[in-house]
Amino acid sequence: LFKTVGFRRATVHDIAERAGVSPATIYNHFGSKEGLVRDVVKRLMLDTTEKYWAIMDGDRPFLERLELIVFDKEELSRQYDGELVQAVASSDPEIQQLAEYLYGQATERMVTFFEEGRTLGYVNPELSREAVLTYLDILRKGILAHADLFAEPEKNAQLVRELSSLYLYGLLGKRDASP
Amino acid sequence: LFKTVGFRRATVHDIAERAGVSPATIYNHFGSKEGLVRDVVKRLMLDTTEKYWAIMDGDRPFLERLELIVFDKEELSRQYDGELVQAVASSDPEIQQLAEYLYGQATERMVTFFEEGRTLGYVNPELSREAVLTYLDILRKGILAHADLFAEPEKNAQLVRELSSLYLYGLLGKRDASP
Amino acid sequence: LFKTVGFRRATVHDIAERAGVSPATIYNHFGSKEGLVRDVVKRLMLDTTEKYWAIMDGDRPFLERLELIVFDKEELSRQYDGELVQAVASSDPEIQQLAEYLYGQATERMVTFFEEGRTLGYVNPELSREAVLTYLDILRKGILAHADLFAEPEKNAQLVRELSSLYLYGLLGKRDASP
Amino acid sequence: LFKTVGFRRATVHDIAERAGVSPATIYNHFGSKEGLVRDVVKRLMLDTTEKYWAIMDGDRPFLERLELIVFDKEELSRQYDGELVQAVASSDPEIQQLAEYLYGQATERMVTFFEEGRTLGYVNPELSREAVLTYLDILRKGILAHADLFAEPEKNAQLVRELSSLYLYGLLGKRDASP
DNA sequence: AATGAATGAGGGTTCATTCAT
DNA sequence: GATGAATGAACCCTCATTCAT
Repeated sequence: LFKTVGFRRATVHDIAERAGVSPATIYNHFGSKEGLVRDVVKRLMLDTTEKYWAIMDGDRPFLERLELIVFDKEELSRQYDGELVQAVASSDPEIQQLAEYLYGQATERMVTFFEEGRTLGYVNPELSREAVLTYLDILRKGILAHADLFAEPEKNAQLVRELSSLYLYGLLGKRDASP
Repeated sequence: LFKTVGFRRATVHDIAERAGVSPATIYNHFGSKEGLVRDVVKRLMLDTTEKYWAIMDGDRPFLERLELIVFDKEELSRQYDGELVQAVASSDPEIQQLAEYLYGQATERMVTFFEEGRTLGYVNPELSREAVLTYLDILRKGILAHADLFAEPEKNAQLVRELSSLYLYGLLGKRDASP
Repeated sequence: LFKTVGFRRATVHDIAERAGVSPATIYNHFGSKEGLVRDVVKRLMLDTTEKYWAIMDGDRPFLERLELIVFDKEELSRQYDGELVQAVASSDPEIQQLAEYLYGQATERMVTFFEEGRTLGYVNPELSREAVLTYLDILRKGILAHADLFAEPEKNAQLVRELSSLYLYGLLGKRDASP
Repeated sequence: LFKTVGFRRATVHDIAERAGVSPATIYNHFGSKEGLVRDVVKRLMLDTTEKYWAIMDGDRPFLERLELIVFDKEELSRQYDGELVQAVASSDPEIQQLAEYLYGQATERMVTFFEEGRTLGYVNPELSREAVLTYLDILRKGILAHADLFAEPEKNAQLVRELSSLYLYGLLGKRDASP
């Protein structure tokens, strides 16, 4: 429901109906709508973290793993309600703490991930760790806002391939400079 | 107010208070809250279009103009409420039409803009027009979601410089390959 | 407008628009919406009174004049907004006074009218004046509520003829007892 | 409240106050003011139908039953808000259907009722079924608009008696023509 | 532990009315 | 004398939340 209408417009009544319980039950379990949202966001954050962990730890080649992170189809299908996380995170200290903790963990892991890429020649060694991570996040957020592009993958296959090239080589970089 | 709390949470009462008028006056002028939002979105779209036009038509070097578009500080300071435009655009046929028209116009202009860049050697000629435009938009949207980065530019100057490099040369591209 | 939507739903704004003036002008002339309604009701009452006067004073045969009063087509076409007169009359002493005055006048005239009918054998002499007048008014009000019957007169001609017979002879009275 | 001020002026707030609940409760039960009105109208229609059924099926003499229908004191005391039924019926298809169904049922029953009256010599056999039913309805509606007449029955007893005579024998019909 | 019923606070909207110009 | 612009009071309605059962 949060995905469909946003968490602000999802009424406790509707949520309860979908869950097959009464609104009161939600309050017995979560204390308030805010509490429910907090729990959902928590699980969302933990799931996402775990998923990226698994990708980075996986056996696939580096570029493939990188692509899985940048073009995160699952996350796209989730129609990620940025409003949700942002609204909650900005007002709830508990979530903020968790977010900071996970972000720290993720950064650390990402650093070793890109260290690997650097070693393999896939990442320019002049780039600072911070810049690379930020760039990745910018790409991910921007792509999420273009979720429609990936609705019909076969139709946009060529476009997606070019975008992959773009984030690797930029607007200007030479393509033949493969490692 | 739309920037601060989002247009959904901005009550007509609060809007009127800020404007120094009574809520009824808002209705006399805009008919409904939706009407007000529609007008705001319209002006926003027209202003943005005009601004980018001016940048592209300007006298600065190509790369500088490109940077002005990618790191659009004004737009960032506007704390662009994506929710707003999206919500309105998706439900209002009049806005949809305007959006489509402006998008068509913008695309056409952008194409000649990048043609210029290509001639000057700033854009890889193998990239399709569509890919370039999409990439730009992804970057812009992603950067907007990172508006905080540009709150204290002097502090993040180095980071911003690196990001500029990233969108031009990608993660991998050689930096010495200047035209 | 009062006829179309009722005077309660007719807004001063709409009334002014139809009149081609601004709402303020209405207030300059009538002081308030109530004042406007009062004036309209006054004119309505005076017009109606005058019209019935003219009918009763006319040259037609008695029964024909009676029929004109009972099946008052003009009044029907006016889609008489009973709500209006009643609401105003019940709250405005000035209108009440006028109504009482006109009613007194009308009653007096009606009495002589039915005296005429009685002399001609068209009205049972046993009936009290009050009963006859009330009966007439009941019929008129009831017929007004059945305005649709007279929308297509040719279609309901036979029905109307029978109703005429009914108010003259009742459910039971013998038809052959013509004078 | 609908009787007193009409359903349009009866605010949900006032209705709730009279019911000893909060306005929100009204919405939980009826969905909207329109929903409440719809339910009231439905019950009103069903009650009225049932009542007339009971009268027609009763053991009293024909004339007495007829009088009960024409001078329906309960209905009068209800100060029947014609605006209500009409407004709702004209806009709500569900009510329209119910109204049509009940009207059909009622007409059928009324026809046999008057057949009975005809057999007993109380109704002129020359009158068409439609005319009789319409006449009855005209009388009822007209009398409802004269509800005040029956506020103090003892005071107007003589008048009511004469009116009874009038709808049976008309203005002209001979009184001695009892069956 | 679950719920049905109830509610207070607040949101969007309408409209008779005023007043400086 | 006419008006455009503004408004306060009120109306219908929603929703997060509570509480006795």
